[in-house]
Amino acid sequence: MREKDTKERILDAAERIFAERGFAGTSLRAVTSAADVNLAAVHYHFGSKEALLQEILHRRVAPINQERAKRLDRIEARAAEEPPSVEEIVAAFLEPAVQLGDGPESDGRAVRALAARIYGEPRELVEPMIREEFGDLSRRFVALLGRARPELSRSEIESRFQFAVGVLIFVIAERYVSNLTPDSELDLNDREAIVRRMSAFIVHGLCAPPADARSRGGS
Amino acid sequence: MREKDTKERILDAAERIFAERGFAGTSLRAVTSAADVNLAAVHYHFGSKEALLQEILHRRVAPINQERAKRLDRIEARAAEEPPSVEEIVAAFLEPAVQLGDGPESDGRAVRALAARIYGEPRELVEPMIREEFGDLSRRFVALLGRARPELSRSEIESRFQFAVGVLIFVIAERYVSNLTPDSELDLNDREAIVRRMSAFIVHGLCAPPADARSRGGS
DNA sequence: GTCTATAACGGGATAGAC
DNA sequence: GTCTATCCCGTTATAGAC
Repeated sequence: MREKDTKERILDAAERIFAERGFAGTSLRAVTSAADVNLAAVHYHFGSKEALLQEILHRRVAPINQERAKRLDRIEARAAEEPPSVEEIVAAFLEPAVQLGDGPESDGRAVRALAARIYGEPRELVEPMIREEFGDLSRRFVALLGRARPELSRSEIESRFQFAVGVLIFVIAERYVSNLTPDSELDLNDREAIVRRMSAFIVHGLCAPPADARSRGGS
Repeated sequence: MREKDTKERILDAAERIFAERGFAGTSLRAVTSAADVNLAAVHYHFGSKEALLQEILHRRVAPINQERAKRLDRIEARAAEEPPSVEEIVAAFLEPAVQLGDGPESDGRAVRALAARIYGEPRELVEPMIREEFGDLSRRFVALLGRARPELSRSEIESRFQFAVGVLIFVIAERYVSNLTPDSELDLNDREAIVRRMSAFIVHGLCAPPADARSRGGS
């Protein structure tokens, strides 16, 4: 097995340590010593700590968002004729996401923890990255959900989509609150089960009758 | 208006800065200079940065958990006769939470951001705090939800409760993903609306039919 | 209880040799 | 592309005067 090059070793180590300790809690020195490279290498290859984070995020998120986009293409194509199904939209949102970090060369758990942890970092650091990575897709999801549930205002659709994001992030982060059952039978190892459970919850949440006093048309 | 004492000024300033920058991203110097106290004062009054965080969290979370406990008392008392209502349980969970940080002497937005941010901090830092603050209550919520929805396994009830926590945390954090509508009409200023929306979503999610192949009795 | 001063250490970034 | 060495600044924590 050929040895990985410096840049990749930095990415792998940084991904893991950022996931464990957060952005501010991670020192480049910890990264470079774990990656067994020189401190200066990270500045040579990435320019700054912040740019390193951005590249780590993009490397892992891009593939799953491509898969989401492919599924949305298909759903949108059919949406011209019949309203799309909420189940299918939710599946397009969840299923690629739980595969985040899969692959032989990747510590899936670290990748997922990092992706979720991002949402806890300071706004000015991550808002541009999140917008960059997820902005277009989010708009497409909301548009499709609006077609699937025309009785909901645009604003309420957006809220519910954000709730779904909250569910997914929380699950991905494996930040279960206070381990209720010590040997909780459900961790992310059983992907299918967790997706089934999330999907049931989210689909039914999205299909709830409007919570607002009727203000149709939304926006 | 009498001036606040040193300890309280530290708590207020630290709360705000922890909320903005996270634990590792906050320096005690930033705190003490914002609070206009001496650096050494924080060690005198709290002992360490970590103990300061714990005290900040407890100061704000304790009142809302007392309110939750009171509501659970009432629901549990009636649960001997008839199964409790999911709506009521969810209300007991959500309504006190969105009041987090209310009160004249408190920057509600900062308090809520901090409470949510906690979940992104390193495990070893916050897991004891979360367990301490929320462990007992979580078990009571799950037990009541299990009585309200006996067709669900214990494990599935726990998952769904965690999903509800995810929704709440995400809303409280005001970390909406990629501001879909720039002038999103819904921020936390309209508490009643946000609770109505969360409640509709969560109640319907909790009431979804079992996602697992029937494995009754759970646990 | 509050201050100054300092210990003891770690941070990101960069210049310049190789 | 990779290294060493260093700049320059910030970190928590504590000792000890007042």
